[in-house]
Amino acid sequence: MARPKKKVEGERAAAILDAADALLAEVGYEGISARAVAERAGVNKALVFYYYGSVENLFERVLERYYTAHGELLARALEGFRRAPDDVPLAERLHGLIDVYLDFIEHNRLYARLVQQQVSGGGMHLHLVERHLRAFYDWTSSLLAEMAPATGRASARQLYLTFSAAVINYFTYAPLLGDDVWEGDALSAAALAERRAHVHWLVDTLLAALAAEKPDAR
Amino acid sequence: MARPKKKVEGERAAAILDAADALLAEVGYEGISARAVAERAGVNKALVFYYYGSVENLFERVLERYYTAHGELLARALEGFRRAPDDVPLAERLHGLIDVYLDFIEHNRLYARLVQQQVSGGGMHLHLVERHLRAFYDWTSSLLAEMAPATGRASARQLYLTFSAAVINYFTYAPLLGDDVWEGDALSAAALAERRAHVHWLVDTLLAALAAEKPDAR
DNA sequence: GATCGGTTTGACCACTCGGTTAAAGCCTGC
DNA sequence: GCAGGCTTTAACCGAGTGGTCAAACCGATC
Repeated sequence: MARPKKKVEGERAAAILDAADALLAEVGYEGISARAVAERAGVNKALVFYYYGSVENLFERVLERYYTAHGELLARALEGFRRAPDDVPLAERLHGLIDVYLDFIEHNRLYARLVQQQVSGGGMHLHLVERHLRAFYDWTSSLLAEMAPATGRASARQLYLTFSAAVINYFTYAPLLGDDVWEGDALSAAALAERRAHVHWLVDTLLAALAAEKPDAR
Repeated sequence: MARPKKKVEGERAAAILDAADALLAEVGYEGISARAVAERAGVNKALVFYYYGSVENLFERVLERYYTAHGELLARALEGFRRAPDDVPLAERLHGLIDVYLDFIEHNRLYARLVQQQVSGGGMHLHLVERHLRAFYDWTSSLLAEMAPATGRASARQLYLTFSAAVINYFTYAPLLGDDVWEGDALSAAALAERRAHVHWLVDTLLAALAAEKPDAR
């Protein structure tokens, strides 16, 4: 159990992971070559393969780090509801989940691009994406199922897609509309606050509509 | 003006463009190499450069073909409203635009992936994407401006993003949720019909909410 | 001091990439 | 037939890729 074996355990490995993350953010999926990552991390190229086996695997580790972080935040939020005095209303729970989602993306700006890239790029790491997307879906739709039917125009599955699209698509599309549309940066604090308010308004409006048409159930 | 110069004018050029399109659909942006395109088109690799100058330019032509097709459909729809008896209600016009959008994506399944790829991939053709996205935004938001304020939680710009996200994101995310969620393929006729109904319901619901809170304007 | 195992290194490999080029093919007008 | 101009071809290029490997390094144990 010799702990202070060398410098710090896995220092180089972590540097490589961080370099890959940073490069991904700057140059995108294309620009993440073993050489570029190694140079960025100040490390020999062979170390990338020594620690991660392949560039693909390295990339997958970066992805997974984001996914597990996101998943843990959501799980913690759900756990909070469960421990609460047992009657947190559905709307409040949904708002909570959405705030967690928005907070996470705002603090990890790369995340939205990374996920969208994988989903739309026909990337080879789709199994990872599928697994996490499915988990998020299960959590959210189990909430929505309390009010929404399983199928039809206002079903839980449709609502889930619309809500998550409303959150994540903003970060990839809004910046492209141009600064004049947002009177400045689409990712400025003011613009982000407006989007957050919009999504919450969206949830409230749709839930109200659901409640109104619930009696006739369709 | 010698027309029947050789076989068919631009036959090879068209074959290359189509091959690039097909490869893009199957393998994604990564898999579109000059060699692969040429082989797919049954053509010498040098011809790719003879006709298109560079692989980048070839890719841009594919993108542009989709964008102009989409743009023309939208423009035609808008033109139709303008010629109509002068009082097509806003909701109906919005539903019309959305149907055009959905029809186009359903008949050009690659389109959604292609656009999302460019937007999120930090691709080098962002200027193309920006130009068209901006045009679509201007058209849609000019309609929405009749009912929605320019800023705030229910502003035209926010609604535009939410509507377009609801349309386009379905095609990239829904298939990942798994066949059991959709009782079959998420892109089957039945599933697509449910999504279409959902989006129209979404529009109606939000417009109704807008109308209800219009008096106090915020 | 010798040894041993995990770590680090630079040199090297086969391969693919986008792109070029000079020559050949081929069709048309004379 | 021949001249001239698009079109098509095979061969080639330099650069960059992911990945390997044997040797060197280096800290800990005996």
